[in-house]
Amino acid sequence: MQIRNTKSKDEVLRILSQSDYALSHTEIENQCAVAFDRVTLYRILTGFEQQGVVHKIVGNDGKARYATCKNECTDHEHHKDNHLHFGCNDCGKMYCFDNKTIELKMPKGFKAQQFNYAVFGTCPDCNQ
Amino acid sequence: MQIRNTKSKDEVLRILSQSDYALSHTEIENQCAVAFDRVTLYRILTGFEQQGVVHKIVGNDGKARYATCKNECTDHEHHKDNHLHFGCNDCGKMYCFDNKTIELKMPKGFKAQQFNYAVFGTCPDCNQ
DNA sequence: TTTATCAATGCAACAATGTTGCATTTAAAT
DNA sequence: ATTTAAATGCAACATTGTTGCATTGATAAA
Ligand SMILES: [Mn+2]
Ligand SMILES: [Mn+2]
Ligand SMILES: [Zn+2]
Ligand SMILES: [Zn+2]
Repeated sequence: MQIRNTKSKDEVLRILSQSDYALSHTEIENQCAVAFDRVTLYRILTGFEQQGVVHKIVGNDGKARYATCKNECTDHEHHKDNHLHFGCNDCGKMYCFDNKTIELKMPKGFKAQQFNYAVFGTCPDCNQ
Repeated sequence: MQIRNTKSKDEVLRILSQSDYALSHTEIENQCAVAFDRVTLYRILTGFEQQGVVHKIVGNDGKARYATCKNECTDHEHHKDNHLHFGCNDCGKMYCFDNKTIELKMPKGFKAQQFNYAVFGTCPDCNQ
């Protein structure tokens, strides 16, 4: 036994799966039908992240946002989520560009483990 | 009259200029010879950022770090600081790779204004 | 089904980061 | 020297995230 299914985790995963952009803790809480503690959400998301179910993107505001991982993961290698993100300065939405992968060779001696590629500006909806 | 020179600002700029990596608020405070309020530092750094004197990088920890801008800026166009950064998970240092510029065409409708390109892992010093 | 185990949760308490309002200080133009 | 408003100090606050510990509950085993 390692990981257990719970209503809270189901609900969080449901919300993230149905969203077409990355969600912050607050945004997830607001969309939750089931009610549970704030700390629980932190632990759920951290857990999901470690399992490779979701990935985290940090915006210019320093706030974490989470999105489900679309790319395939093997048991031996979780995908790296080294793709581009776009945060709208107007509406606050953080988009995942899953197909816009960024492959960079690190300078000698630097070993890459996580990626946080984000651009900020205005999204199409806010560009009228 | 727009911007005034002060000891605080001189000190912050001195510290940032002499550092070979980006510094967080706390790191700057610790290196400060002159003493001034925490809020003042926030305002100084925000001001520098708007003037294009420094740029901000946000790490996986959600904390802002600042580094002087090495590339040239014109009055009409501040440089974009669209270069790669590397944050060490061990020692916490955030490096600027000023020559590793990332030029990406945004998807239609998205207008880019700020950039936050960061990779995390272990730096050469911590790779023993 | 019942029992045992420990992952998951709730709650309180806390730390860190960042923001705002307002009175005071002070750089620098006049 | 006088004037102006940029810069600062201080208090108060909001938000985000973390930790410890008792309790609950999912699930494997009896
Ligand atoms: Mn993504
Ligand atoms: Mn940089
Ligand atoms: Zn938008
Ligand atoms: Zn290091």
